[in-house]
Amino acid sequence: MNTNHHLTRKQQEVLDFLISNQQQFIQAPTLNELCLAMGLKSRGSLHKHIQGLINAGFVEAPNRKQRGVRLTEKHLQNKTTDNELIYKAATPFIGSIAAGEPIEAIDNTRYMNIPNEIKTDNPCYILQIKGDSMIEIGIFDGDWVIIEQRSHARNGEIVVALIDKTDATLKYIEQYPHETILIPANNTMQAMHFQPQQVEIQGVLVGQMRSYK
Amino acid sequence: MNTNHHLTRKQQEVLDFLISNQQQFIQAPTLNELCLAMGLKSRGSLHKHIQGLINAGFVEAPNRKQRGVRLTEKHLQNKTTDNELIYKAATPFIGSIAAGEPIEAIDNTRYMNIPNEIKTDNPCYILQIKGDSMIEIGIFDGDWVIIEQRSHARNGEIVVALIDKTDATLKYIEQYPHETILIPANNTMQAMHFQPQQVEIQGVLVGQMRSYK
DNA sequence: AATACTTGTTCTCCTTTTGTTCTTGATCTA
DNA sequence: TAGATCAAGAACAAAAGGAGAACAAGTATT
Repeated sequence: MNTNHHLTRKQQEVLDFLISNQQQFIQAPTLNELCLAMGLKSRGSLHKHIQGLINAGFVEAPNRKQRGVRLTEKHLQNKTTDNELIYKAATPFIGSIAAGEPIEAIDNTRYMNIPNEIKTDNPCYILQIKGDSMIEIGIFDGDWVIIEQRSHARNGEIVVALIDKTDATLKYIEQYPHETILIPANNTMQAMHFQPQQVEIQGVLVGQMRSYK
Repeated sequence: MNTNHHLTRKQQEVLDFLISNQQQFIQAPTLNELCLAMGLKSRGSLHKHIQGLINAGFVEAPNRKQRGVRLTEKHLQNKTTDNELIYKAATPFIGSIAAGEPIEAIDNTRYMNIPNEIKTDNPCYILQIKGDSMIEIGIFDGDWVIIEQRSHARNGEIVVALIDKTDATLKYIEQYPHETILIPANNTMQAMHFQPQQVEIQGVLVGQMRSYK
């Protein structure tokens, strides 16, 4: 076991992912599960990186016996720098949402690793925004939003609302006994009024991301 | 390894850059990344300087492997910094930035795990925004921005600019032979004109995040 | 017990990235 | 002038990484 062995970038990334997500996995993840969570398509490719971590002593060698990728004690050394907990929870990227259209689900679900700062401890998912209906609060076309999965919300919260079981949209919500109002953050658009039973809450906005690449 | 080996001016400059910026590099930088961060265009040229540092014993010899430029322990002789070798797969959160104020460094650096979608493959760091100078492109007070570490930018890019070595700000940049203009995205604010040598580029905007918690 | 599926493992083929070397030309210096 | 330093870019071999096929041992299902 070469102590001066340096991990490649991908090996380091896999190791970090394992360390940060060990709480997420009830059992040690299989190669397939890891592929899915990390966005890889080939089990064989991932295996090469795991093999590198085994050689470096960070991962137990399964030897065809036990299933799943298990960290050894050594990974604690790797943690030298960050005494804080880095919880890199993989959050599913569901699809895109536009005013007046149902959520287009992404065919094969991807996962993103987002920081705790822009999510909650409850289950969250990610949508990509199409349209400008929330432009005044800084949510632009193409932005990603992080949604906490919930079926109820308080007045004034920003929610993903499913209207008549067909159209999904991101809006401010106001709920009264006899009507539910969905309010855009764009003064060129109108608030929409519905019967309470027409509107189903699918989650509440907790975070937002944008790429300038 | 010749200890009396004297470094050329450029070699010393590269070494200083590596030492003072090692915390910015999550993983040991490749030659290309170093070129980008230092404003060089030729990997081959940089390689010669790195070779000099390898001969002088300041940098590990990669020996054809692709493992990036790593400092040896010897560089500690060169400078006495409170050093801890920080290599981690997270993006450092440096501090906050406001129009007209220097970057307030966070005392104990935190790290965030951000998705690849809102960063680049080059070294990045995170700042928190104070103020409304970029409000029209959806960057609000309190938002986090992801900055790719670079010292050069193209006209029209959004950069972290250090003015007169004291004030840091996030603005559009326009560079001309005799002046550098920093332009806010807020029509209640004015563009600022400087001598080129007054303005030092510290990075380029590549991503943004916001919490609604 | 027989069958189908999963999982770790190995393999080949492919693309991109990276370290390295060389050549050319510019700039600075003794 | 000659020598050193440096930038830029072309070219190349090796490394890194990814996709997918194939296989054997283990597990699940019938």
